[in-house]
Formats: sequence, C-alpha cells, structure tokens
Amino acid sequence: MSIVTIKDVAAKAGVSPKTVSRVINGEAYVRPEVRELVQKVVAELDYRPNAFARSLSSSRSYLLGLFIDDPVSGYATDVQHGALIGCRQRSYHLVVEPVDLTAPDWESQVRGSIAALRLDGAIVAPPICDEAALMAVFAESGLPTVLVAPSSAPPASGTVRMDDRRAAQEMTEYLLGLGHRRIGFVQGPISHSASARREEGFRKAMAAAGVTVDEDCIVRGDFSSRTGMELGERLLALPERPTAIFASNDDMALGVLITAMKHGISVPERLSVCGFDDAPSSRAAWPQVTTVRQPKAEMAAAAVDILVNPQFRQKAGDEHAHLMLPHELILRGSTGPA
Amino acid sequence: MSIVTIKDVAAKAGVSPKTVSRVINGEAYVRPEVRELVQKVVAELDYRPNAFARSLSSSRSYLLGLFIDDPVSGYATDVQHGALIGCRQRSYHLVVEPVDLTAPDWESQVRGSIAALRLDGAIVAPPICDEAALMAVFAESGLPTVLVAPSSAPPASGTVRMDDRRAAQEMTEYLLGLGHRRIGFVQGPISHSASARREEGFRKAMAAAGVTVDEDCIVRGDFSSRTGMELGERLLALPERPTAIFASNDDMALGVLITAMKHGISVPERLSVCGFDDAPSSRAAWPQVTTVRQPKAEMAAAAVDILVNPQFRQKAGDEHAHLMLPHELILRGSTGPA
DNA sequence: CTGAAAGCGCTTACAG
DNA sequence: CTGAAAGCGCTTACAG
Repeated sequence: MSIVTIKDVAAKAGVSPKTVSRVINGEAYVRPEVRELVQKVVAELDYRPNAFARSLSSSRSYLLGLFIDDPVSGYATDVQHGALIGCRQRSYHLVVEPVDLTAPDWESQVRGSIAALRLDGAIVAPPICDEAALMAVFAESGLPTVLVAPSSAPPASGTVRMDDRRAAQEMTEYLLGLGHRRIGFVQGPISHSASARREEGFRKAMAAAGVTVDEDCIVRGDFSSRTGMELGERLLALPERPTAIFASNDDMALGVLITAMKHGISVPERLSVCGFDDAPSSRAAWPQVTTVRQPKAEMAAAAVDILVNPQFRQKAGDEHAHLMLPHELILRGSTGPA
Repeated sequence: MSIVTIKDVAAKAGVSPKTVSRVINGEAYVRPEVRELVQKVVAELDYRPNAFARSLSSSRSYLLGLFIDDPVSGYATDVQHGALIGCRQRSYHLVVEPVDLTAPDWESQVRGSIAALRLDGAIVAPPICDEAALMAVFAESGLPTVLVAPSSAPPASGTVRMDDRRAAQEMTEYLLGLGHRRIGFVQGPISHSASARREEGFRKAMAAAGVTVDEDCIVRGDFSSRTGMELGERLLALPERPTAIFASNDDMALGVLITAMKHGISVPERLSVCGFDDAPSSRAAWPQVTTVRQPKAEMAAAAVDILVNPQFRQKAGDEHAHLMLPHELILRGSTGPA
C-alpha cells in the first residue's frame, strides 16, 4: 500500500498543496468547483492526511488524553467508552493514560505524556481529579483539562458532573415513601468525593422527613462487593434490623443482597436493597437491584465536546464550562414496601 | 511552560542536535563523557522529544492500536489493561479503536486509523480477530498485527492465546473426579471461536471418562447472565436434573447460580456450578464461582512485546510469533462432591 | 480565491 | 566518534 501524500493529491488535481489543505480542513475561500475536484481526487486516492505532519506544523495533535486511576474498573470502562465515541465523532483520537499516584515517578509519567504527545486536551476521571498534586501538574502545563465528577470546581478548563447529592436524596425519599424508616446506609470510601455527596443526600432526605438517623446504621465500605457482604452482616445483625439498606454503589449493594440471601432474608419482602451506578452487577443480581443511573459515558462525551469545541477553545483560560448532566432512578425488584 | 527542543539541549551541551538524538535513542558511538553531559542537560531542561517530529522523520509512530469489538466488556478492559502496561514499559502509547462491524463505514474507519496515525502495530481482540474481512484490511496494510485468542493461526504477524480446549477439559475432569456424571454444559455464542474450543474440551473429557453426553444437557447462551438464568431454568427443569452445570463463561455461571437460588436448590450441596474467565462476577457471587483463570492481561502484554521487540520486528513478514500462555483452574465454593 | 516560501522538530543518509 | 545537509508531510504567514 503506497502512501498517498498531499502532493500526490495536489498533482493529480492540478492545484497547489495549500489548496488541498484548505479543502481537507474545510476552510473557506476555495472555489466550489475546485473544492469538488479536490474532494473527488481525495476519495479516489483514499488520501489520509498524516496526523504527525499535521500536528508538527499546526501544533495541534488531535489527541486527547484520558487520565484514569484504575483503567480496569467498570466506571473507567464506561467513561472511556463515552470519550471514545466523542472523539470519533470529531476525528480525534483518544490516548488512555493510567495514573498510579503511588508510583514514585507518576509526575514524570504524566508530564511525559503531555509533553511528548502534545495533547490537545485532557480528561481526568475520579477519584484522581480530586488530587491537588495532579491537578497542579495539569494547571502548570497549560493544557485544557476537563474534570469528570470532581468534588468542587477547581481551576480547570471545565467540569462535567451529575448531582450525586440530589440523586441520593431522591432514592432515600423513594425508600421513605415505601414506608421505610430504619434505613441502613453503606458509605463509599473517603477517597471518592462522591461518597460524601451521596451521604449528604441521604441525610438530607431523612432529616426532611423528620426521621432520626441511627449512627449504628451508617457503615463505611470501599465500593467492593466484599465489603458489601461484610457490612451487610453487620447491619443485619443489629438488634433492631433495618428494613432497607441503601449502598453507595451497586457492587456493595450486591454484597448486601448476597448476605441477605445467605441468611434467608428474602428481598424485597423482608429487606429492601438499593445501590448507585446502574453497574452490570445491579442487573446480574436477582432480584435486580434498584439503583441510580449515572450518565458516565455522557459525561465523558461532554468532556470531549468541551475540549474540542472551537468556541470553547478560543475562550479557554478566561472562561470555564461547567456541565451538570441528568441522572435517573432505576426502580427494580430489590425494593418494596416496608 | 516553554517547550524545550533538541536544539536547546544541543546548544546548552555544546554539541550538535544529531548527537543529542544519538543519546536520546541509546545509539552507540557517543563518547561516554559526551553522553553523560547530554543526559545531564536533558534532565535539567526536562526535555521531552516531540513524538510527532520523531514519527514524521523516522516513520515510526511509537503508537500501537488496540482494535476491539466492545470496549465496554470486562474482557476488553482486562486486555486493554495488559496492553497499557506493556506499552508503558516500552515507551509506547496505546490508541484504542472500537470496531463496529455492523457500521457501514467500518472499513474506512479502520483504514483511517492505520493510515492517519501511522500505527507501528495492531492488536486485535476476539471475536473480531476471527473476521476475515477485517483481517484482510490489516494484511493489505502491511501493518504488523497480533491476534489475541483467534480461532486458527491466520497469516498475521503473531498470535497470543491460551488453551481453551485443554482448560475446559481439565475443568470437566475435575467435575468428573468429584463424582458428577450428569453434567449440564452451557455453550457460548458461535461468534466467539473460544466457545467451540471449550465445548470440545468438555466433550473430550466426558468421552475419555466413558460418560455419554445427553444432548438435552447442552444448551447455547450468549455469554450474558440473562441467558445463564434462562438456560439454568431449562437445565434445572429437566426430568433428570444435572448434578453439575459447566457454563462457558462466568456471567452465565452467575445466571445459573441465581436461578438455582430462586428455586431453593443449594449450591454446591445439590448442584455444582462452574464458569470460565475468572471475571469479577465469579467473585461477587456467593458462593464464589469455580472458574478458569484466563491470562487476558498477560496475553495483551505479550502481544505488545511481539510488536515492539526489535528482534521480532526485523524478521516480521517471514516469521511469526505464536505464544500459548498458561491458564489456571480456580477452585471455589460453587463446586462440590456429587 | 490561490500559491510559493519557510518552517514545525526531529531522523536518515552521508561525509569526515 | 561527530556533524552539516536534506527531508519527513503537512500548515502558517504572507503575497498577490
């Protein structure tokens, strides 16, 4: 497969390389008939502009970096998928860069990716988007950066999030509406800022309903199904057993569900269980778990839009884009009347 | 952050850019003291070679493409993780390219990635590594390509696989050793070539043990927990119920497990269940599911090695690398004596 | 509306 | 062991 360059196209179309460049990049000021001719030749020759040459001369790489803590998690997978879709639509490519903040050379790694690849933008996923040291590296580099579900609104180019607090509140209101009063809550890990927001929502709804939260009913997990099982044991062994358990994510909800099964406590008849995420585990279970759909892929796609959109790029630096995407309560079989 | 170029380093070190280039690329023929000096300046200036300039002049991109059907699956995630680790070790970067063979323009998309990014190599995951039309595109492009777990050994630069057949055989032997004779088998989808290999292994072990396979006990799923549940219903409703069910992957095994629970059939006392993959779902369940550990990340990392290793690269074209990586039976609580 | 010149930051091929 | 020259394939800045 001989490689077709812009010169080949120019020669065959009888124009200058610059004109081909104009057509390729959709610039104005090309006579319609010339444009059409060039487009025809491009198609005939199946010409693909060399991304490196383009990047070198334009100092744009058409490359976005996705910086992520644990690329193996289900969360990461969904975020990446959304980012990939967004990139493809806009002819960008995505480079996934795992960031291990416990590695001694993490900073050099990150700097290296930014500098060597001349990234056009970065998307940073939770929980590392809440790490000050990492964010400082991005800030210093001047790279447009969008944070996914960060705790606050740090000085990044943009943020994309959902309302974790409100969603947890709605879920709690739903449980209260079902008649539950004694509700167990499994907190997520402190390292994820969403954990605190979800707990706030839970407490807010309980307070609004005038229900006192028994602190014995609040336990902290690490988002794994294993801690869900362990903490489920603890909650179900309480002298006065909760009639519902709200776990801060689906994996932990699944753990609670399994524990209930082990003890022969039928769900939802004797215990309601709900989670957060709409992860595959919430659907793999039986009964399927009531949860909150988190628009992970949509958030990532929106992050790409923010980074790539020329309007945004122009004003980057002086203006920031902050998006809040809608969530959805997914009611399934694991919850029922108290 | 002003950008440091090779000229800056050369000027500061008092040598030519070419000498800096030699040091950066670890070439021979540089006086030790000059090498050290240059390295010192590189470190001082935190110089990062521009990957695009390097690619443009050397016609190597230091970029590997991972072509994958469904980037959201757990399989994809593990493969990608292994590839990422491999790339990082060798200062390569990974570009993930989803391939949707049902999209009308898939071929153009794939060609575009190869041509525009000037990839140095491609890793193709199952099941698309078994698609002749796709493999033809790679073959035509001349791009070094390594296939992960393909059905046969097509004319690619290399393949990396595990012995699905042997693993399924060992699992079946384990069940037979436990005293099971009537064993249900949930096949995987035909689109995945591993499905057939796993079934072969199952049948081979059964035949070797002189046990006749009742074809009513063989049912086909699609690797989802939902079909696992449905087919579990079917197998457990059989006039003569199997004492063990071997599902071709963990998600389906989980579905079978859930169905057994629904019907109050205790596992492993009255039914043994096992899967394949060592997926998160096998550990999230209770009891945890006996399964086969598939070295997914290791296979991907090996694929990177094959593509990047200079020795291999030299002889690419006339010689192929075919690796078989070891699997492992993971015995857990879901299986027991008949 | 179009093109000739120069340059992006490296490496290749060559000379010494 | 080291460097000067040329070029990779585009785009920028400029001229017309």
